[in-house]
Amino acid sequence: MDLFVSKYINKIDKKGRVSLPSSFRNVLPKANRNEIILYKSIKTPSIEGCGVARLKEIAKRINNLDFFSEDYDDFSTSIFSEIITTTIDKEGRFLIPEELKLYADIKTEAAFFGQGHYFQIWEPKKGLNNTEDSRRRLLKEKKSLRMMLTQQK
Amino acid sequence: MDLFVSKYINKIDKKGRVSLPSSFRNVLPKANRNEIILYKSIKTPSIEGCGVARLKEIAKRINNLDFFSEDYDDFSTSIFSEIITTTIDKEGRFLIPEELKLYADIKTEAAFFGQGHYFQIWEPKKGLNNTEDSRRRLLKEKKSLRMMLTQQK
DNA sequence: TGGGATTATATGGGCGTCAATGGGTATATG
DNA sequence: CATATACCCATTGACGCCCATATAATCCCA
Repeated sequence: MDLFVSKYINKIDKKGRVSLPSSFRNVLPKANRNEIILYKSIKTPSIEGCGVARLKEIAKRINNLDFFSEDYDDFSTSIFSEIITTTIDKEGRFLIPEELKLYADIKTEAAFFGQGHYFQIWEPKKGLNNTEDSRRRLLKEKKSLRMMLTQQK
Repeated sequence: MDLFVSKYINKIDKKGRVSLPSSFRNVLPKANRNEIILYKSIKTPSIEGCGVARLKEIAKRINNLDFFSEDYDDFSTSIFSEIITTTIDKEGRFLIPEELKLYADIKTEAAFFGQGHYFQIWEPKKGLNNTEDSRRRLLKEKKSLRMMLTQQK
């Protein structure tokens, strides 16, 4: 499977290391399986992460925004200047930069949420609450989650 | 037959393994016959499952949403982080994740219900009751529908 | 067509491997 | 030299892979 799916809660040890879930590691391209990209989520107090390839996709999407809009600057500043690359050790662990940990209020545990082509890292309780809220919003708006899941092409 | 049909009740062994019914296994594409995706049913206390091919469909559909919209985030959170992939061993068995077992109140036995393009996994008694209820609702509807159609003033 | 043989399915259990985690030590970098 | 981080090794528990058995289904041939 070449998508980030499911959720995992892993511990952060004394040295600040945390395991990237095995299934997430397998999504990373074999060439660059020892590094990931991290940045602050724009909309939520969480960290987003992905492999290098995803970065180009984001760049493209931002590029499609109106160049003179305020959004353009805001997005490109918020994203590109904040991106941090991190290396993954042989056991599959990495260090979450202090700044990002503060931003997401992460201390002793990190919750990893698959988001398809990328993933999010949350303080566990906040992450679970966020999932709840998302689902509630979708159901309330009667957006057809079911269709999304079961619809035939 | 490339549809999930009929119902089966299988045992969960000490290790938590349960056989995916043979006829269900045959519905899975030969390429990815060793893994399925599972997620909580939206409307019922049951688990829904299908092959991984569908997941890629979903990913594509979500990716077509406006990248910066709230829906994009809600869908990708509600779907990707809630989906669990699980591998099927050579004997055709798989593990039902603890969280899903709790959600569906499944302990020692799992009832599989074909639903066409996907299937449901129930705690046996609840599953059978659900079938009853469905049938009753359907008959009631039919009856009132017929009345409506044939009733003469 | 009957009966034995072969195959498939559901189920049980042993054991090696891997993932997550912990910690010691070398190395780097300011 | 002090702190941070990469590398190495160890531990534990979960899971995958393999082999075994029972029962059912199918087949095949006399």
